[in-house]
Amino acid sequence: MGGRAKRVTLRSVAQEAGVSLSTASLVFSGAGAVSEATAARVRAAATTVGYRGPDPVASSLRRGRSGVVAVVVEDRLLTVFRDPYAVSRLDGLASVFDEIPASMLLVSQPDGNQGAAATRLASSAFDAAVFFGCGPDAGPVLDTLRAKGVPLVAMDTPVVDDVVRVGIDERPAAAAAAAHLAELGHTRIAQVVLPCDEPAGRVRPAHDYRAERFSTPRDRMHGVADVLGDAVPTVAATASDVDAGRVAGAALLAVADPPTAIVAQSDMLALGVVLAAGERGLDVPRDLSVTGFDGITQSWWPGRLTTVEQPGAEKGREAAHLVRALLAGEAAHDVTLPTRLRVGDSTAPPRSPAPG
Amino acid sequence: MGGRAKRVTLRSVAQEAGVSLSTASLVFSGAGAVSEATAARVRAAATTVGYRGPDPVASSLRRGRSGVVAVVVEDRLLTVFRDPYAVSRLDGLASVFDEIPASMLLVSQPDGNQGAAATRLASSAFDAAVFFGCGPDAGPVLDTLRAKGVPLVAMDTPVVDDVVRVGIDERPAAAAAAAHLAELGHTRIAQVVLPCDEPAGRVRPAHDYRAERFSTPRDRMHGVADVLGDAVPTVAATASDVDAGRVAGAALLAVADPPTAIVAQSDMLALGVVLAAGERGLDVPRDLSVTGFDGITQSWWPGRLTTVEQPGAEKGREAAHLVRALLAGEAAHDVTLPTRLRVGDSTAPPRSPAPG
DNA sequence: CCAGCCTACCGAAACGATTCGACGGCGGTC
DNA sequence: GACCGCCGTCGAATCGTTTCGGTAGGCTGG
Repeated sequence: MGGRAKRVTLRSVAQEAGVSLSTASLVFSGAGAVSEATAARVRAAATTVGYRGPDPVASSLRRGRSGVVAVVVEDRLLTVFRDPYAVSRLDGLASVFDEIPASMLLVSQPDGNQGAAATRLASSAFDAAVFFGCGPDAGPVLDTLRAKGVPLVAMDTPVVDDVVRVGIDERPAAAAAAAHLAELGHTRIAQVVLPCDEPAGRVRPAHDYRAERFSTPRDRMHGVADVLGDAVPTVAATASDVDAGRVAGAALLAVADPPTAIVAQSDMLALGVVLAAGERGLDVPRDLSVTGFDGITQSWWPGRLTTVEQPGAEKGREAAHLVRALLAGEAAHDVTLPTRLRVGDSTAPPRSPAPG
Repeated sequence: MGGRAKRVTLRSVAQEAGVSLSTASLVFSGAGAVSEATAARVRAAATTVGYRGPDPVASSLRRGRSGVVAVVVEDRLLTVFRDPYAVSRLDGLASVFDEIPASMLLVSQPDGNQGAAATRLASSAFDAAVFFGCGPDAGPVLDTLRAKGVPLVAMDTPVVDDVVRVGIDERPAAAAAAAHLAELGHTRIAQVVLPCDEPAGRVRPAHDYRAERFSTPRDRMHGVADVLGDAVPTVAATASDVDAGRVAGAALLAVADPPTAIVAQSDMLALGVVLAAGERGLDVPRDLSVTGFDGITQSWWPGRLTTVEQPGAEKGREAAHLVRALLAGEAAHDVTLPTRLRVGDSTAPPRSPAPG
């Protein structure tokens, strides 16, 4: 301890064991024929001289593979992982990485600081990258990843040329939620959309929203517009969490002629809307119907949210499978996963204006 | 595209620019005197030949640093990140890593499979490691990390020789929560403890619990015992989330002479207990007082939990500072952060047995 | 006008492993 | 008994960069 001892290298082991460097290497890498006797001698020598195993860096340099896959998320971890849906995608990824096997380099972009993330990516070693995100201005990061020349997999992002992508059909999925409300008889419907490059908190008609670089909120808005028209009162959230949903819901419910139903673009937002309703003394679903998106399981709201289920963990696993295929040099094609409207306890027909 | 082109190396750039390899390197690493004219020529040559920048692997090999810090969590990501407190610690880490600068290699241990995690760690390149966890059987992982010979920082783990640690004084912190309930006049108090190597779901007196390898639940139980004795009815949770808390709370409330107060070892568990109370028609805090631990902010329970606040993000930041110090070759010492009992709306004096 | 210094650049030696081709010895086959 | 092939081992080249020590040349100061 103390003085930084020179690293014990494979050469010392070979010397100690009285074999050549290459033979010693064979013992550790497992590739190649080595007699059991020699192997044992080498292993013994390794413990004698205190060898810590092949240096991963040197090994990577020679093999041309680092065994690392970069996973790039679009915000700071605190924000990203507040939504259990994001966590489930990550968990799905991780579960397949274990098999590949690959390690996960987690890169976040706090404050949308893509520059810093891009710099770190440029100087990190990895064999492939997965990037998440409903569509941030991924420019710098994407450029860096492209420059690396490694296989790329995108998840829930805008379509990008020559990047394999896993996602869902956002538009019809969102339309299904809107259609469900319309069928129940609702006519005054509003919506809460995921964070995008639109000012949050203000209620404006949907057609005022561009959300150019944010395909997920945009496509889902289009889905809603397909059913309900593009004048739906809409508010953008600041994050995909309960609190942001509550704020957005409060804004929507504070207008003169409040909606009888609200479409939220994530379950976390929807749950926030449910809270906002409660704060105004409204009961869900009696006074207000709410739909979510994602299909997370949560335990504190006594009911089950009516929501558009999408398989989060499976999305992660699919993305990881794409990574594996690309690393193996196989062709990989976009994957579109199915979604399903799950009707729960948060939607009902609107209350009749007058009884009788 | 298609055929795997040979990597463009710094040598080609140097050749193209008509300078030596070493000069070209100087241009990219920034260290050393290069005239602006030459530098420009080299950069131009780089774009001409399509150089993608210095290979991080080769660079790491030569420099002896990879710029990566491994972060080892004790379970699968889905489980770990369900508790916002864990996420805040990770976020704290990440925020300082950005400054170091370092990238984060996230290593999970699904199903407590330390073997797989250890293997992956052994073959991954990193300069230091941080490991979390209330005290899993970290044996294999810890051995691997030790064998690597890199600086280690532990967070909320049992004390380990020669590993720098950041944590809190668990025992008095837990005692404070128990004392608060005692002062309010509660006598029938039960507790929910974090997952450990004890069978979950069964109610037994605290002195039946050993939790040998899990220091956090153990130390907190001791803290409670310091105030209330060691016969407190206790149940272990299966995870630190709302659902596990609800199950545990239900078990504690189902006994013949149910408690009037419950100490939970995390806020997520406490919130689950609140739900369990609601399901039995009990009001918190009128019929049941509940204390948590951590001090997370959540928005769906209308009140504020009485809890022991501990600074999660700061813990992460402190750990990262230790990493930075160790990487710089400086000495680093254990850090113990302060905690504070925050009295909220989930505790009150017990209801008088008979009114009047 | 010369000694000496600083700047800009270069050559070569690492960093620590993997892997390809070659080589000697051994057993099996005709 | 000669030949063929295989198994175990070795030498040497290589992965792509950084960095140390040295050298040429221009500039300054005496």
